[in-house]
Amino acid sequence: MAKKSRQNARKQPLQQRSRETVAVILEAAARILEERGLEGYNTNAVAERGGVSVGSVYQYFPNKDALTLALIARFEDKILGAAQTAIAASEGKDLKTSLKLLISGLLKAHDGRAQLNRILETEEGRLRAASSDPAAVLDLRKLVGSLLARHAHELGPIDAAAIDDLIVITRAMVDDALQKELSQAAAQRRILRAVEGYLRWH
Amino acid sequence: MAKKSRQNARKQPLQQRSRETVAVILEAAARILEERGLEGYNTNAVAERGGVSVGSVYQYFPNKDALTLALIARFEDKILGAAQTAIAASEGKDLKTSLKLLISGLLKAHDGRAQLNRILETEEGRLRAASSDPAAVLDLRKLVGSLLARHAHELGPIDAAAIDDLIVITRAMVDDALQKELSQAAAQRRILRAVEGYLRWH
Amino acid sequence: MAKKSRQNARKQPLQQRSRETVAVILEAAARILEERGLEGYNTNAVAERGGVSVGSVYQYFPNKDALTLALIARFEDKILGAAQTAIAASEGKDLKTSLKLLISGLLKAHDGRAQLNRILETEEGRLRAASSDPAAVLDLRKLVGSLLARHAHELGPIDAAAIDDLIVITRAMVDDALQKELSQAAAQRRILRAVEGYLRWH
Amino acid sequence: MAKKSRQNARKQPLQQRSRETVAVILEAAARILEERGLEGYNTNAVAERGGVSVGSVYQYFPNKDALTLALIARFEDKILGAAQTAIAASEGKDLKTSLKLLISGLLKAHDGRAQLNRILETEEGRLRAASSDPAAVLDLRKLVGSLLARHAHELGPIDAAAIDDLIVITRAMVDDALQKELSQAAAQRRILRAVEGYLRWH
DNA sequence: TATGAATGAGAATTCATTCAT
DNA sequence: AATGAATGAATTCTCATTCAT
Repeated sequence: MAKKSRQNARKQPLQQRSRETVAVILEAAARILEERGLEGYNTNAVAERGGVSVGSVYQYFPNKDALTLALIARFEDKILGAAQTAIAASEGKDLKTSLKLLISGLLKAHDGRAQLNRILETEEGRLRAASSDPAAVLDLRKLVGSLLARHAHELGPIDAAAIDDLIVITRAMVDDALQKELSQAAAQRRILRAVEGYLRWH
Repeated sequence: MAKKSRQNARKQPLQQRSRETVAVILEAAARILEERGLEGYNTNAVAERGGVSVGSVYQYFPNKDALTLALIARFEDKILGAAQTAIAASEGKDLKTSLKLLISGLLKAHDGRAQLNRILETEEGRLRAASSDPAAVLDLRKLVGSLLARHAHELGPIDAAAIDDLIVITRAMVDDALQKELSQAAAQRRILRAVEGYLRWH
Repeated sequence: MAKKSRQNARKQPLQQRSRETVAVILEAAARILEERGLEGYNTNAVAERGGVSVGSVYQYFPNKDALTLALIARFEDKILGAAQTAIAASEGKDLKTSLKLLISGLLKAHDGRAQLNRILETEEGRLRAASSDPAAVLDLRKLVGSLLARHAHELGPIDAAAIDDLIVITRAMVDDALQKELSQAAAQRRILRAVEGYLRWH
Repeated sequence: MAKKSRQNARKQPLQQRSRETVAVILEAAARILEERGLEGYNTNAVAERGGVSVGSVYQYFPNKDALTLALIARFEDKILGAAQTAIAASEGKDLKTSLKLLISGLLKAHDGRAQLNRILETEEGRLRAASSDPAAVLDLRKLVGSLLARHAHELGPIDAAAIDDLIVITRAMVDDALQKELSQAAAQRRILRAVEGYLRWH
């Protein structure tokens, strides 16, 4: 899974206890962000919610942004993992089936945390500017590329730009579907239509 | 710009001046948001940038959110206007041409303020929650619906959900294109492909 | 009096009220520093002591160091003023009398705020590093140089290094005298001995 | 100075290690203070720099001030040692030579740690207030007194106040010389002039 | 003894908003 | 209406110190 540069970690959690604390903090941060949005998201609230002291937050994250970045990394790992699993599972399947698997995997990976993920995507832009992290989009691109390559005979050549477009479209539609609380089935149908349409049209 | 005709000699100057102040404040807010992002966006900075006092900002906007909301409204008006113009101009044209006109209109309406629009779209979500404003998406839906209705014979029935999807897709791709600083032509081509694909694919 | 570069002032106090607030803040800062030393010196305490809000402190000083720097500037102006007065008054007097005047002027300028001045001198070192202010020592050097020049015939040539030494010696002895709460007379006698000794020895 | 004699064969190895740890901590504290000044000086940093845990620091020093005080004691011992050596070596020499020896000894004792010594002198004031330690100045006074007593015939009676003044002057000039990075020779010449001047002037 | 994770009071700073002028 | 000084709650972050292991 995407190795995240640890430039942002103040201290590697070496011991068992530390690792647990880090997990607790991350989960608390996620919940605060979900429940109160960006405005209600502050380190004191996170600490309190996690049942630890502010000091502990700063023991593992040099500042608030680093905490957010860690949340983003966790989220991206999850998305990437879902994509990877779906693509592995679609080995040998036809294009439509493969896309269905991928879309439903992504939907599930987002599910239950629609609000959170939206916020993280928003923050990503601002935070990537400062950090030098290459971003997980690169990996996602590669994964989608490899999936499509399997069907090159029926799709013709796929350029990098098209893959980017597909990612952008899917991301936006997944977010929208979750926000509108569409059923998995409905969401999948609509996203599939957009993706297939994009791919098969010319 | 246009000299306003002076009937109402008495009050006109005052109201005139008020309107100008509001415009100045809005533009200052827009610039601050563009240049410094959400974190650098605060009423004191807006006032200073606009060359007015904070007090004046609060004279016209009850609070910061109201100011942001006014900015959003201004932005939506612009988008809506562009859509309206494009749709009027595409009267009698074929579908592809009509879509091209619409897309290029939207791209132009966004251009030069990519960063700003991004932020406003993000803030919209948060602010709509509180406010009861029905949002301009409704109007955009209607406009797009009327455009597509003209081509119902070749497209078959278009449901509301599809229109929503098209709006979501276009919005996301326009933002992405501006962020990546794609040329108008390239952006248009890719968005058109997505939109036409969506519409024509079963 | 030494014009201080205003790079550090966040806002020029234009109105009467502002100027008063600035004065109040500076005096509060001075008192806190005197009473509680560097460790008890914090912006909240200063604000409270001055009967203003923390916000007001930051309205006029971009940060705590700037406040301290302003205090240092005020202190240096006082010292410089005392030196200037003493030197003007010693016009035409003999060397011993002139030195007495200068020393007693400096002692008086320090008096009542021994603790404060010591702290400010300490902080000066740290703060000068960051700021680019040329420091008032320069001016003090010039003043002392002009005093000594009047007596060049009996003293022989005075180099810049000697003036620096005299300043260092005097400063240290004044601080020491105040700390030990020596009488003005005793302090003056001892400092005079050191200064005259330095000057007349070889 | 005061070295506690410990014969207790049993515990020796342990005590040996303890003494080493204390030394390591003190040296780490010194380095932090030198490199980062008072603001960068904190127990966690000291522990890390010394390669021990914070817990260990608190094992040997009840609190931060005690650590600083130990550093001050170490510094004073060094100064006192240098003075002692110089005075012993000047046995039978003339006054000027004796003073030269003393001054150069003090300069050497300070050298390389100018910044550190400055800070320690500053902190001394604050910390003496709380602690009841009689301070090493007393010893220094005695040493200097014994040196001068040897030359009573040419100097006349020397009172305690004069000795204090000499110490104050020398201390200030040594600090200044190190800060300005004067050469040993230049520093010595200037300090000698001040000291001799003070002594020989009436 | 040693370790280092955890604590939390405390300090600096910001900024939406008010209100006397 | 406009001004801008003043407010102070809220937020980020630090660091001396403790204590379970």
